[in-house]
Amino acid sequence: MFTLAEENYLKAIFHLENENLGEVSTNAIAESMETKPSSVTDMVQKLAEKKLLVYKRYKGAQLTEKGRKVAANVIRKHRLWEVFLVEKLNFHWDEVHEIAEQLEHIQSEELITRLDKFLGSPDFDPHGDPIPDKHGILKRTEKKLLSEVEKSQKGVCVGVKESSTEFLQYLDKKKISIGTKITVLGKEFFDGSMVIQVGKDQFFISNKIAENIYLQTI
Amino acid sequence: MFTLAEENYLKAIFHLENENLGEVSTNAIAESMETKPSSVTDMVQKLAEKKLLVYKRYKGAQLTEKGRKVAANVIRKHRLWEVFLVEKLNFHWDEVHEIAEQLEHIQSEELITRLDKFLGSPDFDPHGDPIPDKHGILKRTEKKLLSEVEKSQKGVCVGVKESSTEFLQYLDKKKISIGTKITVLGKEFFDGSMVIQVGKDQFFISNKIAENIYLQTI
DNA sequence: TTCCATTTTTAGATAAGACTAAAAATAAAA
DNA sequence: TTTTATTTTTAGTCTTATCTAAAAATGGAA
Repeated sequence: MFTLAEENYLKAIFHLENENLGEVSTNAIAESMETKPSSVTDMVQKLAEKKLLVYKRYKGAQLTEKGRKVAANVIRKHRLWEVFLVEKLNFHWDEVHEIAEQLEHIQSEELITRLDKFLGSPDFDPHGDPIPDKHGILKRTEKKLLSEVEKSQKGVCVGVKESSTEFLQYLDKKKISIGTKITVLGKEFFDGSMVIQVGKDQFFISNKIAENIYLQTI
Repeated sequence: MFTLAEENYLKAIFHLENENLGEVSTNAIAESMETKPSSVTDMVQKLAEKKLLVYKRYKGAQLTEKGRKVAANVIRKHRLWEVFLVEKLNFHWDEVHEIAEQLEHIQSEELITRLDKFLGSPDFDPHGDPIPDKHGILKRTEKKLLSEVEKSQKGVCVGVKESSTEFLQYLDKKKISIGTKITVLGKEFFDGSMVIQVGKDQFFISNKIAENIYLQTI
């Protein structure tokens, strides 16, 4: 249906649109794809002809409904394959991106339907990113700091604000990594400290810690 | 490492070499790949430069050790993915070829190592074809007619000689299809009739039946 | 052995997707 | 409002893998 290059462009534009909404500039696409702006212009014009995006000279590109759907489907495939690689083949979550980058282009609706079922229709990939459903709808769960999460809410760790060795080692010790499910059991109004649940462990964290962990609430 | 086109050529030449040994002609490659002889000449010259095969003008191509290894590895990946599709995703064995044709080009040694382990290091694909090992060595188990198999030997059904509806329906009724394991329990010298085991069932078949089933002995 | 049919190769073209270098449009600064 | 800097596009090349048409080599038949 679509070439590998087309799918990669649509995916990149999809991600850029979600970061800073509105039209996506030629340069931004080029940078994110590690390619030259002139190549982007060519491809964007081609995708515009195919009605996958709206393109205005010197103004940028914006995906159409059709384009968004194609992009979301590629992302769906990417993330489902990542789940497969981690859950079934025991890869570590930081080893799977490159392989999923290839697997996401395998063409077969039926394959993805069955893979999804085989994996138990997961909602998130091993990095905590949401998996679009088969209609290309991505549950837009807001990314929040753990410190902003209310008592008895839960979420998946999707990133960290600070990335010093000390902090990452602390997270390691507490078995928190990207994709880890965290539940807020209690929250102290006075200093913002909280008690959280990670796996079977429950423990206390300071507000300073909570301010450096991004959660995607479920 | 190698392009998709290169891998497909190597694979096709590998299969042709195994059918009728010796050099493989340009036309034969073109026919098996549904492409034009002139395209084959181009690619074969390119592969010869890369030392993947030996090519003599007007005489044909022959894989080098290196080329054979690459081809066998592509075939290994193809067949392992077929096992995955059938055993894990519950595809029927006749639905998986096209998808495996895509999956066989995914580049990652580690992925295949883990996939192989996940599947229990199978020796045969769902069609009964042997899976080359990680060194590219293909167990050359001779294809025989069931009628030539001796008592207490076993094999996997890899094809049929006759393909009339009646015969195929008979096989269906007896739960024999490509990939089915068959053990010869007894053999009558006088008329060549035998008693065989298929799954948990044991039954009698005439020599006429046995002469129309191909087995790959294990 | 010469001729003819078949096979194979060469030459030249095309399409996709990338690049470089130069031109054009837009945005920012004086 | 000019001028300058930045961004974007155009024009022209390159590579990979195809193709068609024509030329060359091979092998069998007369």
